[in-house]
Amino acid sequence: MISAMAVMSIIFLLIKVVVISWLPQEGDNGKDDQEDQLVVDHLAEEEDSFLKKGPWTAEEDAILAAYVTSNGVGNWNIVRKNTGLARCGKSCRLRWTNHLRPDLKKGAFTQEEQLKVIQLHALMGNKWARMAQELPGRTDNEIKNFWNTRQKKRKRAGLPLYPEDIEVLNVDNPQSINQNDSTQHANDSQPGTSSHNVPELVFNNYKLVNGKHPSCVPPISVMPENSTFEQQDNSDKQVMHPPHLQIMHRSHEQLQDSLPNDYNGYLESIFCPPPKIVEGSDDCSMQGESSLGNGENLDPIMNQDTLGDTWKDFPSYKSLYNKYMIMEDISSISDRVGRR
DNA sequence: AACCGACTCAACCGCGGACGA
DNA sequence: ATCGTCCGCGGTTGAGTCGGT
Repeated sequence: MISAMAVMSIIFLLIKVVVISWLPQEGDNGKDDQEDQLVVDHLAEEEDSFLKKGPWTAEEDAILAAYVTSNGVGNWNIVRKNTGLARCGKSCRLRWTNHLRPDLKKGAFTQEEQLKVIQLHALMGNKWARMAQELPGRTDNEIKNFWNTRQKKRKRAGLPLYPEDIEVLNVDNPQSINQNDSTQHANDSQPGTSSHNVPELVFNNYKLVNGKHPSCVPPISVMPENSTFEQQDNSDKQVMHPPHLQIMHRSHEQLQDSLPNDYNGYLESIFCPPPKIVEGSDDCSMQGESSLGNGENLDPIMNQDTLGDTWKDFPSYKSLYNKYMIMEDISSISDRVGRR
């Protein structure tokens, strides 16, 4: 296979040399510029037809990987010339970045990754390459495929693209995010500025616990009247706390600067979400993790939707939970994006 | 077993931005 | 300022696979 390709390369080069030598030299008044251009175009076509398309073979992979490993990335057209690969530079770059890079993760997206993609899409729209920067080991292509598949599924199921109440995220444009049509994204109209339109709140203390599903949301009873969550139906404010309410005390010194004073109240206590909570436990993170499984390949939104009866007596908690789980991670992401 | 539709994923294509001549 | 080249991005396509009938 390799030798065949090498032979083809040599044949092509010979043809090229012959044709170039046939080209009129400077000062040759026998041919005009138009004819010259036709020959050049013909050469380009010849070259294109010589280039291989379609799936990469293991041999091609080996050649490309060896070359990039020793010479580094970049100059993809040079790669083709130096290796004899019958692939255009673009194809080489794509193959390397999407499949041969040593730092690539393989396999299905984890639950955390899926959640992150959803959050990032809510934040920045179809900016797959930017999203890939936030998901180490994942390529823009993978993320794009994941999202398109998810979008199709949810459309068919009649579900919104984003979790309910996600519009709270976009303070400047609160009604624009949760569209079923992904092309109508909140931030698509203002590319480049999207990352700065997300909430200013920074919930650094409430990042995913051990990279797992966020497990805590503030109890309504301590929600400040004028908080972001004020959009809640007022009737919800009188609901009873779930029996598994957990009171936890956490250091929130880092939050003091980024939150309004009236948030201090609810920062004092947070509780774990309803699903499968072991009553009396004081380890919130373990509960969140156990309730959703570890490493299960589930759509986090579908999964939440199917938590079912555990939420039914506490609708406002579910709503808050959805808001909170989106907010806490996006805030950290937007923080980083904003610094770029 | 055969067929068919849904799904996944790798790869291609076209476009636009960056950059140097 | 213009042009050509290279590179990266996002959209799209098509082959292969899977699951249901």
